[in-house]
Amino acid sequence: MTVDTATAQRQVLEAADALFYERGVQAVGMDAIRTASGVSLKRLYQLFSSKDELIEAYLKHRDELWNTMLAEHVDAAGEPRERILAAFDFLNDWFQQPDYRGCAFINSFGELGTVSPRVAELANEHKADFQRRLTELTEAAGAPDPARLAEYLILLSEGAITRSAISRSAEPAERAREAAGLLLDALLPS
Amino acid sequence: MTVDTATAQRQVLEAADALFYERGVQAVGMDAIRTASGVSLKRLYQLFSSKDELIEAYLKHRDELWNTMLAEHVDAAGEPRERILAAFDFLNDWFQQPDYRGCAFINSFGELGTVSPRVAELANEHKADFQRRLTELTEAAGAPDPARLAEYLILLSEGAITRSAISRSAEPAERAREAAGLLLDALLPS
DNA sequence: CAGAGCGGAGAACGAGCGTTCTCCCTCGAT
DNA sequence: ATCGAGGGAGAACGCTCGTTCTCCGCTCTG
Repeated sequence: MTVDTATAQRQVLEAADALFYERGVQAVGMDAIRTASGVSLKRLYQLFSSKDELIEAYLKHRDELWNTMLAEHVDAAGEPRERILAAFDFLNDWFQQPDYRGCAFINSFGELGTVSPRVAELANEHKADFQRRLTELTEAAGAPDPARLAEYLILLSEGAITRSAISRSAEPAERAREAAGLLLDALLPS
Repeated sequence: MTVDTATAQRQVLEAADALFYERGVQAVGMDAIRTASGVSLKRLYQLFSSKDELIEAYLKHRDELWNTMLAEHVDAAGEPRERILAAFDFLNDWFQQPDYRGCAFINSFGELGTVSPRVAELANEHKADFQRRLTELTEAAGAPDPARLAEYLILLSEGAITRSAISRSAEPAERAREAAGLLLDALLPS
């Protein structure tokens, strides 16, 4: 059964995404992706010319998904302060997923950061993007120093992401939300 | 030139520590450790009967070093509040090191967490130990809810650790310290 | 001095990796 | 009906890995 290029590409990417995220990029062979996606090895290499390219596509895919889900949570909230806290509700939802394994970018960076400048760059861009979005929210909430407050909130988020992965509990999201609330109380004009 | 067992063990562990931390545990082969430590492959396998065992020794070694350095910073401070903030000064010092690459436990967990229960366990213990130490400090400072405050501080620490690694900057330590100060202001009795 | 045992250097082994190649079947155009 | 392009299955290639084995020279005891 042959399918068109776009469909095959999506199948491969979805299989790679699940495997890379679960086991780490180095531990997953191209053959495992081939088996999971049901595509022949020849076709796989037509769609993605190397494993490095597939890793890059995987990270870009994660980035898009993450931004979409974050935006959905934020846009569902109304007041500026609630929009900021919605980011932590998003984390809470994310941590609940049974296959939650931390941040794909942090994990990939830990594996390949020294040896793959591209992965290091993508991780850095992903986090910088998050910082930009948070800064927009703190600006909208009238923070006197939006960038600084956003950085505080990022630290809480990143901490919750790794801590939740290692302790296998979604609780850090709630604690991070509480701490964020305290910081907003201290730094937002009442 | 033959050396006694304890010395050889230390040499191997130091070589493994440097290589594992820099490149990740999976990317480093036993042969690279053998070359770096100057020990024969036969002897290496007498000292550590498998790579898994060496990885475990590496993580335990990192844990000891980390606890020692943290304790030194904390003990150099006087007042309870200063002792808490000293943890963030420790992070700042750590991040300055040119070979800083994030937390060995987070990185190893990202690489092997799904496949090696032992690594997952060691990472979890390491973080739980940090939590215990921080809770002692928040108790001594008279926090009404020491465990909760300690959790907030851990989130800031973990966030600073990963953010500093990815952005290649020590600045997150300073921001984390500032945010910690705000939380202490809000939650410690004046 | 003879012989036994230990350690060093590195070859060897079986497995798995990323990537390419071969073979064969299918299918559409002439 | 015939030819040819393209894709599927998977063998093959060259490499690296973790681990074991072989060989050889050294040293310590009688």
